[in-house]
Amino acid sequence: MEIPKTYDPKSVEDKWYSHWLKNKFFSSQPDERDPYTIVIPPPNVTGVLHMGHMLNNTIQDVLIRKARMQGKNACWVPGTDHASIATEAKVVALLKEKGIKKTDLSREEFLKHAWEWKNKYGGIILKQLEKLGASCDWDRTKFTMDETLSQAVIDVFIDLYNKGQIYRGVRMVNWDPQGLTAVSDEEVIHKEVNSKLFFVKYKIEGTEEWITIATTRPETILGDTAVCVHPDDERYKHLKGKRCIIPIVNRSVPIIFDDYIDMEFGTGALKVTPAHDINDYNLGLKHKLEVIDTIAADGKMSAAAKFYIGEDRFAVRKKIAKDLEELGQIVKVEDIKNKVGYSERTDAVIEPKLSMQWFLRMDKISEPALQNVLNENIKLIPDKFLNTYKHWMENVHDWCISRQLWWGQRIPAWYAPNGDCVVAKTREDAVAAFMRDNKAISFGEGWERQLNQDEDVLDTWFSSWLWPITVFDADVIRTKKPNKDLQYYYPTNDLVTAPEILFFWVARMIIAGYAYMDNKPFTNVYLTGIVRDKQGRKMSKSLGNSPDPIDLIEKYGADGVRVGMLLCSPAGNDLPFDEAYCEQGRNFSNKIWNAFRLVNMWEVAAEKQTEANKTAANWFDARFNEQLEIINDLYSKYRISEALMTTYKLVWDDFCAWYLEMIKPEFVDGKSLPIDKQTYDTTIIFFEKILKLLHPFMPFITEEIWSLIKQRTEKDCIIVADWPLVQKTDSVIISRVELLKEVVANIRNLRQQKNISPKEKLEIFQFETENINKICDLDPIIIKLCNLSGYKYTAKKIDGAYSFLVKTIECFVPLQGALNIDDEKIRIGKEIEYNKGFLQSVQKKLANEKFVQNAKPEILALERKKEADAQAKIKTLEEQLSAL
RNA sequence: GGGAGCUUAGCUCAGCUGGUUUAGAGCACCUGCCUUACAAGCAGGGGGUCACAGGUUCGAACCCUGUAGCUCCCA
Repeated sequence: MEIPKTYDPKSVEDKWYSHWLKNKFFSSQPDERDPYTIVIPPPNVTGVLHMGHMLNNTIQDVLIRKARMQGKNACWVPGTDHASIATEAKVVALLKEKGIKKTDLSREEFLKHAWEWKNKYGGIILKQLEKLGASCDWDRTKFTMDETLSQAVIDVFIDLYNKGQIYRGVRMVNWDPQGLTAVSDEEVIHKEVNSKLFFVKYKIEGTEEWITIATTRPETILGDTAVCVHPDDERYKHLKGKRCIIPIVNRSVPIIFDDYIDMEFGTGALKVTPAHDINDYNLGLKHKLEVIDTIAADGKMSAAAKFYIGEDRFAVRKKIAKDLEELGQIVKVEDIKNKVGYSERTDAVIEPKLSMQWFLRMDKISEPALQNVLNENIKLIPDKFLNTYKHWMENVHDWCISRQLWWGQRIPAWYAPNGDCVVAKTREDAVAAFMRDNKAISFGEGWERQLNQDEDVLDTWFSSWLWPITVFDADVIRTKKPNKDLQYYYPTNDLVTAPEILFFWVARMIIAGYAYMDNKPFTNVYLTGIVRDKQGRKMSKSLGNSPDPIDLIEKYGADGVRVGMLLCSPAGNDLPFDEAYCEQGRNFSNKIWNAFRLVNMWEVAAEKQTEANKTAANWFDARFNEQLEIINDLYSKYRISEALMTTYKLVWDDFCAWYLEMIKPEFVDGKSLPIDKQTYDTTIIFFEKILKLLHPFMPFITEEIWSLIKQRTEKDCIIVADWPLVQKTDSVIISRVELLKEVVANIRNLRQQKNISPKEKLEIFQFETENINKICDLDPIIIKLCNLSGYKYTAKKIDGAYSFLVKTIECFVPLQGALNIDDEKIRIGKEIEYNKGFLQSVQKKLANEKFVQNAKPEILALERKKEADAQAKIKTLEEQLSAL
């Protein structure tokens, strides 16, 4: 069978993915083995795969595949979340294109459209994960709005309400005027922007005096109900008890005094708008100020503003500035930079707004979530995130959990005609609750039918915080009895996610875990970096700076892209993505492929194994085990990209460049000689072992070669093969081969320098000193790798030959043409210079009495050895120099 | 405004308890090779005042202080 010269991923990937599925290799059921569990951070149903998902899911797949090979019962649960705001916005936009307005639809009609949309497009992202090779247990796929999961969310709401941890109240919330909903503090992104600071003068009532305030938001002037200054501010002390006139609306408001004011900022006088600024709101509470809500839900001026009604807040900002200018009340305008909050989901400027919302008290419920991260029951990787986590948890605010949307779990609160409220799962339960409390007496005839359920839904994170629990058992909230799956898989092992959602999601899952399972939801949280473009910008659809991952897979193969992602992704560091990494991944695939082609074409003969091949095999065996131990250790520290690089070098350098070259049969008369069976069999075993180490990173190519390298049964697949165990080996061989490599490098270097063709045979002599340092069984390998006619030993130094030193080994290569004496003198001179410099630094240390007194004995011994070695080396080099 | 972190080769990063040659890797770069597995390759090579300034120490990329620049989090 002709095997193509370059590896072709396309012909391989789908074939093996379906083979794995068909053989149920991804599926997991509780059994007697140790579980190894990951729940996927559910991507948003509206999403298509982006580079962040690629990175995140590649890491999860690496971890799960390795655990599977290590004999764990590996279970990776996939699914999606319903993303209230994003999905609703998407559906609204889609309906708009069809000429349908959301406001013309009933809740039920709208939800029908939303579900249609979800059923049509919601699975795209999961299909894309298959292309990446993700070995999820697809039979367990969940959606946060699945009936059972939704029930659990409602159960949790009712439970927390009954425990007094959920309350309803009017608060200043972050209002998204585009999404038309409140969002939580965590969903507000503060960005620094260029703004104008307007200095506006207000007239002091009953005088000819003015007071000048500074504001970046003149449109809120219409809602001003006070002006505030610092009690110690000499400039304003005389204004105590005075009032001033708000321009345009001509309202008289008090001048109040509070040490909250920063005297340095602006004029030291602050306009107070309790309805539209959180700090002003608090001031308003303290000083019992009137609250005038001048901005409506859609960001336009409300009737209460009296002016500019129905016009957008930003248009009004310009307009009012102009009008104030005309009134002569603008003193000056300065450019400043300030921070403005934007909605995470819609990017609209957040409007602080007073509204009735549901909140979860966070103080008590979050305690175990802090403790168990601090005491490392749950580990954050890398641990630099601990500080941030701690800071957030110690300053946690109550969580606004209601959203003014339809897509999501509807809040199970019911209102009687008089506004009384009960929380209950169904209308019947609500009726019963009202009856029980004897509240219903005053309601009048037919009140049962007039009960209204709360119009709002719950924050999406209020459902995904239960994810590690409800994907296994959604009933446990109600039954309090974990089913078999939950008992077996919970707590899960690793969570792989982005630091951006450490608070949104990770912290809240931990809270829910302790609240409902009395146990952590996972043990390790691996926080990946953010994928950025070369200019350091976050990759995003709106910027259009993100490559389509599916195109990348087409171009470089899934294995190539996986390797590319991991090469540049140390934990917690952002990764400036560059396609060149994927290219490197693809090249690596090809390297492995060609190593296979080489081994595959060998003819095997029943002849005896040569000593050289035996030595080569011993060496690789030792080297493999040494590196395996390192790789295992790196995995245990979640240093995935380093584990990959170590594997990469083991395969490319040690296996391909050294081992295969050592044992490769020679070509004679245009034909490869056969290889002895012993060496061949050992090589196949080595190849299988390196394929195993590669499999978590490169599942497809390894499965393909695994199937080709040997006759296999249907179920004999690398995906379920055993991870190699570290074996004890003779490690002395490793350092001996390191010497060999240096000798080889010197000879190759000589060829390069002297322009000697690799085909021309050379002869090499090693100088025999009293403490002879023969390489002996390595000689034939050197002969082969360097195309020598012989590797001999000499008792006498050879004059006029090219010479080099490896540690204390001195070698001579007699050359046909005369050596260029001057060149050699320069070369050796440079080497002497370097070694003398080195010797000097060592001797400086040794001459220092304090060093000799204080340094540990082994370090002292080492320095002495360095000194002796360097002296010996210099001596040899000087002899060479004088011999020329 | 408060807090955390980062700064090592052109790029991305290692460098663990201060001592393992005068700081390493991968990629990129330069030179020579289409050598019967691989040009998506082989062989060789160049490249760093470890951000800066002080300090501690026999000894500092590593510990301390300060400065600058960058990033993130919180308000």
